[in-house]
Amino acid sequence: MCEMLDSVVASSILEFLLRRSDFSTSLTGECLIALPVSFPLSSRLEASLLLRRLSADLSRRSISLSTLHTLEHLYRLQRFPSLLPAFASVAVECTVAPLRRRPFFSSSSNNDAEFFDAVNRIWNCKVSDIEQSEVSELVSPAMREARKEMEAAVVDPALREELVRRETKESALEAVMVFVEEAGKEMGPTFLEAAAEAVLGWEREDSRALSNLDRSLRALQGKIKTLHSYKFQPTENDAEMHRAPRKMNASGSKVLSDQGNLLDFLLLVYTKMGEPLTPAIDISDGSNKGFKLTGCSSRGDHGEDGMVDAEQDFCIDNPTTSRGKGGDDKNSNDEFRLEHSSPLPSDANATNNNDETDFSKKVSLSDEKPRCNFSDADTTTSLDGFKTKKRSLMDRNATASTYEWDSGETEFGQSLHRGKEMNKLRPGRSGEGLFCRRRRRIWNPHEEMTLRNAVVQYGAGNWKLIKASHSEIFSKRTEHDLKDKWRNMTKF
DNA sequence: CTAGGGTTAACT
DNA sequence: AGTTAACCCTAG
Repeated sequence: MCEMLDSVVASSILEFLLRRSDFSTSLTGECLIALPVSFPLSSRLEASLLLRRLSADLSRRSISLSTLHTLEHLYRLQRFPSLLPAFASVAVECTVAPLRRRPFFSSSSNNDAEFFDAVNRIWNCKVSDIEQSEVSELVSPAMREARKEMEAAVVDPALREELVRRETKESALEAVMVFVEEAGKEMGPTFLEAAAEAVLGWEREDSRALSNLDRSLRALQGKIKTLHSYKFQPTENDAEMHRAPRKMNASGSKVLSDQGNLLDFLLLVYTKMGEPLTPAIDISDGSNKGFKLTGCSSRGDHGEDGMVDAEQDFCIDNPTTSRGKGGDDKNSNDEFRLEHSSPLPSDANATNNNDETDFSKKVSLSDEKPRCNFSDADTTTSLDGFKTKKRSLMDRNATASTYEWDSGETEFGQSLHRGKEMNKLRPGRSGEGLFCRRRRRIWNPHEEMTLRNAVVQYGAGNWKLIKASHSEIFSKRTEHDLKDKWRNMTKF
């Protein structure tokens, strides 16, 4: 009972977070992992996830096949009438986009080939599949019109030229934006908002009431970070650690239960609503609008596809580990504990350059072999002193890049290789430091999982974007590292 | 900025 | 000695 209630409460919170664009996507993703949401997700929560993904596409001004896919899944979950124009618009843009590309050494015939391929995949295969599925109405009259035009463009270069000039991307962005707004309305208020109105008589316009709710939720988000620290504590059993637990442990529950305001409020809601919600909330149709709350379960139906999709976005699958044993792994665990051991990690900028130093003070890394050729005492020697050592014939050439330093210990000297600018760009090196190879850091499961999800969300190749959108988690990784890691993860 | 090839260290 | 993950360099 209590567990079920936890799950319902967690779902309500998540739904609220997802529907509020002012809560960060990454943190909301963390919440999904940390909160005891039971799977399969409710269709409502799943729809909120997909809507959030569309919002992310909009904010990046990105229209891609993933957008189209998201729209289709959403429609399978809920028959939003306002989705149809967006679907058609996005399908057109996905088809026309290859024509606009002007790659370095690509002729227009390459673009044409990609266009033909897109027409085949989207308008031939995809649309046919949809027509034969239970969501055949997704192929609207507008879609049929567009299909004719796309097929005509395959044999008509002039029409292709015209399509390139048409602002299909703008239209698609606009259509998706309209849909996201409409969908928000069609889905009605989130459970928390509705419950607030119903139980406490809060008006949504009552800014004080809502800002209280906001404050509680923001505090909760902070606590969620702490929750993560509990979750990813290394355990004696390595396999145990790699299995991201879906249920929070006792400490986690305590953290949540400390969120008195919000949880008291939610409990009050559930206590008062042992039976279906009062008519003040439209609960008549749980699959579409409002909520159906019987007992403690507000879970609705779910589409299987959609669930898979939602998991891709905020995957909590078992992370695979590239290297599960040996000294390196221990090292990685220790580092991981550092990253999550402080109650509320400060922001990435504040911790980037110094936490490793702090770490070596706080946590004994006894089996970490020092790879720097100088002792600790050497690291405090003057520039001149350093240079003398560097020139030893026994030392390797600086350009061979064989020195590896623990960052934070190289506060001296100048780069013999590339200058400090380059080092500044590299996490885990000090800005003023000598050029040196960074200390080898084994990827921890959390990083791997984040990368996997980010690639699903943003696509492989958008390393800068991925790094930027998970700047805290990847604070010690360069875009390069992300690319290399992905290459390793996808080998064979 | 990214892809892809090269280098190095840490393993088996 | 061989293999591999992590790191580095550089062309486009």
